[in-house]
Amino acid sequence: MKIRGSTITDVARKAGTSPATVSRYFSNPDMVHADTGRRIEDAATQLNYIRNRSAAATRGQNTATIGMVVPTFESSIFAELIEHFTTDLSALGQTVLIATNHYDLDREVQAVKTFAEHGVDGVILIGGQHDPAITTLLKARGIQLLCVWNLPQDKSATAEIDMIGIDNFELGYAAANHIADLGHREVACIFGSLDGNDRAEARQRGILSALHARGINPPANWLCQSKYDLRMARVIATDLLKRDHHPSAIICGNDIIAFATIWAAQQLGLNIPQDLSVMGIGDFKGAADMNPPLSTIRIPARFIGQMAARRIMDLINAPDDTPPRHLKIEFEMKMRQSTRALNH
Amino acid sequence: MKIRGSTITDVARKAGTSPATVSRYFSNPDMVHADTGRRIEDAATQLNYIRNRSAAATRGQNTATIGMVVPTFESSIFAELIEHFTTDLSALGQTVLIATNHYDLDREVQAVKTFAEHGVDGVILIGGQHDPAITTLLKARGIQLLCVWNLPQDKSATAEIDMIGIDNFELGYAAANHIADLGHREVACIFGSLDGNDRAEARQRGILSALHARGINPPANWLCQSKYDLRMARVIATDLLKRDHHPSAIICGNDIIAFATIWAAQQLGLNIPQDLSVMGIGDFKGAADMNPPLSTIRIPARFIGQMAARRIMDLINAPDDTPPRHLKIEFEMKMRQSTRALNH
DNA sequence: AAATGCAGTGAAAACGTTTTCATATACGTA
DNA sequence: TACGTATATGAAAACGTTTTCACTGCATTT
Repeated sequence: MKIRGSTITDVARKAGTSPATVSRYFSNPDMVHADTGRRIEDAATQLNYIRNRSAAATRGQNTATIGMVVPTFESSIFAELIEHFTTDLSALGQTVLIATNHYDLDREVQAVKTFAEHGVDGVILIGGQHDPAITTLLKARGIQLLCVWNLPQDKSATAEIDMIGIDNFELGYAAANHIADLGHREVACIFGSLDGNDRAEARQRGILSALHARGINPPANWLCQSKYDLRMARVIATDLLKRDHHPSAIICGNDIIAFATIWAAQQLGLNIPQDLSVMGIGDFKGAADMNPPLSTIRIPARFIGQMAARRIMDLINAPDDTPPRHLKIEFEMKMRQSTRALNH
Repeated sequence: MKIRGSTITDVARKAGTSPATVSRYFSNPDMVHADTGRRIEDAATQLNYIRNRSAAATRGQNTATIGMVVPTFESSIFAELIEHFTTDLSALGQTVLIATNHYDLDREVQAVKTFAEHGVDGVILIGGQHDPAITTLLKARGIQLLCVWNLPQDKSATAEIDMIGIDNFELGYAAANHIADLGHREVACIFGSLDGNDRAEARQRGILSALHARGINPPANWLCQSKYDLRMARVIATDLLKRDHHPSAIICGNDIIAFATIWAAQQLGLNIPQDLSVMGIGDFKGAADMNPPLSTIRIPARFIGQMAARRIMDLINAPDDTPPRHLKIEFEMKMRQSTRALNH
């Protein structure tokens, strides 16, 4: 059974002031005289006063809460993002409501609805692909929306939505370009799975686009698709490498797949990078400590998380007519030892 | 600027009933006549009514929110736990407020305070080591507390706190026992770091206790300590294995360390498990897909998360005099290919 | 036939804040 | 001296619910 503690009125009485002033002190300390503030502070600590944010929300505008829905916690991809986003927001006195949707757009709608019931000031979603019901709902309530992680291919469709993220097409393009630069012509790809997220598709297009631009046209059976799963990727890579003629380089849709590919290759007695170059995308935790260290492209998840925390607060405090912004985050090539120039 | 939508009163008017009945319908549908319920439902959808949980909380008892503070998102250890805990709670209509404390007990206090301001019905913490201010605060407010992941060594100190978790001493004991059972006598250990968490210490005691019981007494320089970090563990393992005489088995405080140890060994040209048995603890994601698959002990994080979701709801709904319970979760030996019997 | 119990409902108070409006005081300026 | 202005504060209304209490019919029991 919940117990109600002392209220703002109790504090006011003890401090010899009015509830209004106490309220002002806690929401905006500069509005009250320093002496009064001190008295209030004393009274509050003596009474073990705890602010009642629910009550505040009934009358006031803000709840100091932000809702975030992520596809999953179980992949290291989003962990860094979540970590820094929540940490930075906590430091600003905000509280994060969180939900997982397992890449299911309907569950995302449900989560956002619940957030709305709790009166969140803002909502953070991953990626650009969402049920339109979400934007409708949030707009109707004046709740700020920020989509992070990647920018959409079709800018116009999301022109109304504030976004922070990387361009997956460019990411894929850069990865393939690097491999081509090293002189590889016999290139295979293992792409990430496309279901439920708009991210892998653009990456795949980027890779193929760069290869074609360099005149590299892998046979169809060198273009593989793998679910986002270590074991599956390993099977696919093994299968690919066991054929009588194997590529000199493999471009992987993400680091997990690259990881699996390297293991598969090593299992088959191949040396990386002497016998095979392997390129990842993402620079997930541990990529630098692999054997050999993975050549990949860093998605600055930490930076994105921090920028997202700052941006959502700006949106909440900004006037309503602030135009939506698409902030492109630059990636960084991390060329380590899993790729090397082809010696002719 | 937030926009206030239609209220319970609007819905009541449209449905031709009173606000009280609408309130009842949403919080406990069985209390209103089916016909009335239908009219309310219709009115609500027509008006795009969204419940105002803040307002509900001012008068009502529950907020349908649970606060959770985790040490970090960035390690795969807690990810599975968080994933299933939040998923299950969402399914029950609860919302999870989340915070990271980075293994810092003071930040944990701060997070719990904020949760209290938001009127959470329950709080979930990881481990048994917490600032007493937390229990004081929560008890004073009648907010339920549940600690998950591991059970404390000193049961009496936490007898008042509801807990769900594994016994780390037993975990360590079982790991070491397995190695001894395989006939290994030359055993080294790489323990996890102890700072900020009570979990690694018990595990270490368990390992040593089992070894001694089997008459195995490793030299002091075979008992290493590693921070929870892939790179660091790898350096330590390499150092250990480079000496002129190396152990036939290494017991690692967790799977990450085991992972690093295997890599270090392979780098040095050792075959696992022919030249060296490596034992992990945890069964983190990917342990089964390693090369070779890791022998370890599974901590059923998913199960713990699910049990935690169920238990915290029970605590919230239970009468106040419900005695605290310590629920021990059993672990599971996962003997794979990184260990093998010593051939004499 | 009277008494009892129960399901369903409404009126109104209560919850603990924020915010608006008004007021008092202090201070500089004409 | 009179006036305007800024600062600090209080009184009271407002926020959108839940909950208590009372009441009505109707079915069941005595």
